[in-house]
Amino acid sequence: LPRVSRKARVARIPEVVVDRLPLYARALAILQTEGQEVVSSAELGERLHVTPAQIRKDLSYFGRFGKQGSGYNVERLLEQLQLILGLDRQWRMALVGVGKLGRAILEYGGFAPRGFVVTQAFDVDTDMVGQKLGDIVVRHTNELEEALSREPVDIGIVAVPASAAQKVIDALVRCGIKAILTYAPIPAQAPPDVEQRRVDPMIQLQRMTFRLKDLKRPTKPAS
Amino acid sequence: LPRVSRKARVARIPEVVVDRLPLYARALAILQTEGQEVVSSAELGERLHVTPAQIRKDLSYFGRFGKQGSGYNVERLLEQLQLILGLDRQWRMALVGVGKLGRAILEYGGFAPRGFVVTQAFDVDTDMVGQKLGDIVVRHTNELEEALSREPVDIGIVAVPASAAQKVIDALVRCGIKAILTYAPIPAQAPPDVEQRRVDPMIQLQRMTFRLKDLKRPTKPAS
DNA sequence: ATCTGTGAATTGATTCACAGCC
DNA sequence: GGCTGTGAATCAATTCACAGAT
Repeated sequence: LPRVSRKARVARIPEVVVDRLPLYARALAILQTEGQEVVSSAELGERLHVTPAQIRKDLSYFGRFGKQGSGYNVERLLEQLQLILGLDRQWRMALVGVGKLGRAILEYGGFAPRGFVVTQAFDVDTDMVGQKLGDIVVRHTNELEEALSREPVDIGIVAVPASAAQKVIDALVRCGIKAILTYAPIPAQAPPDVEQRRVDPMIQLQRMTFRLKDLKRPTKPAS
Repeated sequence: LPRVSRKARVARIPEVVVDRLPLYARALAILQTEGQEVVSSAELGERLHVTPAQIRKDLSYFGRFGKQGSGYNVERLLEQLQLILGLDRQWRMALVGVGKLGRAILEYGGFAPRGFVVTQAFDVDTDMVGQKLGDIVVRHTNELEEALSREPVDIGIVAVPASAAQKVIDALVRCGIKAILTYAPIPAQAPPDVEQRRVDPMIQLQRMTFRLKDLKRPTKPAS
């Protein structure tokens, strides 16, 4: 008799599916604060602009969380997703680059309550090195490898100018970091087992103007 | 004889293709500053972690920009992509939410040199209203519709708390805005012709922990 | 009556592979 | 010899549609 999960075949899970899971988790968290106990794939989908079938299929890769006739228990599904995503523990992060952007990240209060804690910060600017931001002291970037071997982290955050990003990421890779959140405009070279995710509002803006340009041509009438 | 572009069939362009164009443009801009004049799809692809065939096919939706035997002229291809993406003009943006995040966006120097200019800013905090940030004066959010009808913008930036995002986006939609860059964790309800792009580092982090959790289990040995 | 879970069908995206050109 | 541009082939993702559960 089977001890393992119902899902005997450990189907390879498509990347796009994993991309959507955090979104589902967020929506469920919101529903929970609103006091809703049960949600159907149709309702969840409407909120997220995702088809109900998509949601059901996505979830089916991981188990059977719903109940026919009613839908999904919000609290239970949220718990399951958090488990699947590994959000049931703390993740330590090292921030490299404590310029305006880096400080905004440090001061942003949204990471810690969700289990993502910046435990170390680095910069090359000697004016910043030694300063205390929150409760961590900024160290020089060339101490990064030593510092991380002493006190390892799970994730690196790269908030340095584009020209410096590759070197920083090389150093993080040497420290064995496998996940990097980078604000650099271009992905750096890195081994395939190192996952880089970029945050880049400019790319999003440029993506939107592709459609806008046909939509609202007449800012200046053609000459 | 044809006056129109070589590409007679105006093939529908897949969304994923448009997603990649800004990335190509960025890489080309970098190559240009490095003084490189010609680039092959293979080299570009290596830098961006995209296959050469993919790049060639993506570009082929818009024209024939390369030269057999050598590759693409960096400057020319960059110009073409900027034209395709509508980056050959200025785009005006209204920022809603001038908290820590909003101010970081305003102070961020990266938008303006690329043709994206914040021309108006709004907040509900009466302490912020009236303050001058850079060269724009913060107005109260309930003046948004009047202000935007007087002085329209192309893009809205939403940097308000999640709970306020829907109302703000409703107002932007009423003003005829068709493109919204939002820092809210969940897409808001909006008509299908309004494009919302989200910037959300938390979602990226949660995406990465999905793989990390299997990779580096032993932070705490199991009890 | 309602809504899930899921194979099958469909639609969409990527890669192959090669003709054509430099 | 090297590299583009592109139909054809392959691979992947989404949607359909319905059996089965409550």
